[in-house]
Amino acid sequence: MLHNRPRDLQETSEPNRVLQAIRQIVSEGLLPSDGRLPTERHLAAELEAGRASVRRALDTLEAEGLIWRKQGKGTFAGQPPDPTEELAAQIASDVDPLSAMEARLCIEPALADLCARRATADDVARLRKLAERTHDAEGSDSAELWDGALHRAIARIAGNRLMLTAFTLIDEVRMGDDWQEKRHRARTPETRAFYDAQHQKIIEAIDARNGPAAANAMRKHLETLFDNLRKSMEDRP
Amino acid sequence: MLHNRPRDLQETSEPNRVLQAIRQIVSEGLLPSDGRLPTERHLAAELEAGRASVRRALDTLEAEGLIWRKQGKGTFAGQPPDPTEELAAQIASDVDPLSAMEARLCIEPALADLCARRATADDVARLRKLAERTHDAEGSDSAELWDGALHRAIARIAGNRLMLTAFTLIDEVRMGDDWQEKRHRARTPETRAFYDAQHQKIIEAIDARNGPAAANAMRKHLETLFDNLRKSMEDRP
DNA sequence: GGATCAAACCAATCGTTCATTGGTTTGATT
DNA sequence: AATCAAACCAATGAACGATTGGTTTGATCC
Repeated sequence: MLHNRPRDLQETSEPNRVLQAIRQIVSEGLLPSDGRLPTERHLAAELEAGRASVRRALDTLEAEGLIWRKQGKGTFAGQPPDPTEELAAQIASDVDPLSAMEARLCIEPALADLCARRATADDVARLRKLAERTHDAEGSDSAELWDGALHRAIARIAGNRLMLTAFTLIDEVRMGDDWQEKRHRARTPETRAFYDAQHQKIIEAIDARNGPAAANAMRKHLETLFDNLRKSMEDRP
Repeated sequence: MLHNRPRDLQETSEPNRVLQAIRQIVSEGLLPSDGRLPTERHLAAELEAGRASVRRALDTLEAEGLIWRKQGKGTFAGQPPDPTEELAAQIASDVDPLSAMEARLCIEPALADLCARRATADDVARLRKLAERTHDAEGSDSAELWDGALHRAIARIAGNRLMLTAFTLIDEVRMGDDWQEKRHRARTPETRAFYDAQHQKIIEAIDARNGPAAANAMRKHLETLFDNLRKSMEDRP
């Protein structure tokens, strides 16, 4: 119990002690993959504090934007999920890979165009870093993730909320279903080198603030992806 | 049972008899407020037919777009609901008219392209009718509505669920906010004649199955809208 | 008196279970 | 060949209980 603890350990107030403890849990990577924190009751028992104290500490962390809470669900690290994801999950079931690719082919060149017109020097530097990570990635899985991050960054830099939502929609559908494995097969060492070169061209066009060129480079890149996906589906449908 | 029915009442085949009966149920207002039809098993018993016959009739009605079905849920009159509206309402607040217009300029030409590649003769006929209605509309309000219907029809004919969702998102945002009045001002008798001519060009390109031309015509049309909107905002911001 | 805690209750959510419903196959009947 | 009846599959929804954050109350300890 708190009251039995020696005086010299009680310099800092009770809420601060709990707050720092939880802050440490959040900042360190001690959480499950979904970012879920222990329940308030569990934290209280663990930290030998009352639930009210734990809640006050969580209030602070929530105000700082480090966690978010939802009644009946739990407490999670990071920011609350975007409502776009729910919509994506709902329509993901009746969208096939080819039509998702078709939609990308419509939207992403336009995003690259906008991106070229609005990117700052910092933005371009960030894109270069992401392309580098995609290039250096060890496994095919890892390359896939960095590639996704690159495309997402371009969409974000484009700076149009509606277009970003549309992109997120497609991206969520693309990530969360059963044809991951097909794309996986479509990514061989040769294609990866090809993709890297195409990424370079896209970023160069963006760096030159040449919107149409960026759109074209993106379109070619996606067409390559499209072709490879189709081939791998024909091989083993 | 069917087999006990007198010969002279059996002129029409069994599936047609069931189809007409169900069609009547749907077209009359005999359904609950949610548009739910009786279950297939119930209909089969009611119409003294087998479930397979009922299903064939429902297949026809579904192909005609009069009903939609969902496994585990039921059969309903009309078109399947679109969950996009909620998301649109959520993000509508932080989207300004110009960026919505920008998003249209990215997406709708692509939709026109797809539409040109997939439209049937019936589709084109429907588009012509809508353009005519837009032309003949009396008030500026009415013209606005028919114009929206035309653009929506093109998006639907394009036949890509994700792109349709993206379009619906923009459309909902466009409809449901405070700058309706600005667009209203931007629609004068002169501009209306201009818009009609542009609609014609779009539909002609679609009818000729010329995707790029349709995309171009749509892009020009939207740029005109864009310019007029900008002007009317400069006049009275 | 202020701070803390324990307990109890409310409300939202999730997992489970079970009935319902469309989707599909099979074999019998006419 | 067409139709039907039956059985099964898969997805959905309603109902229930357990869990979790949100809130209140009264006791306890400085």
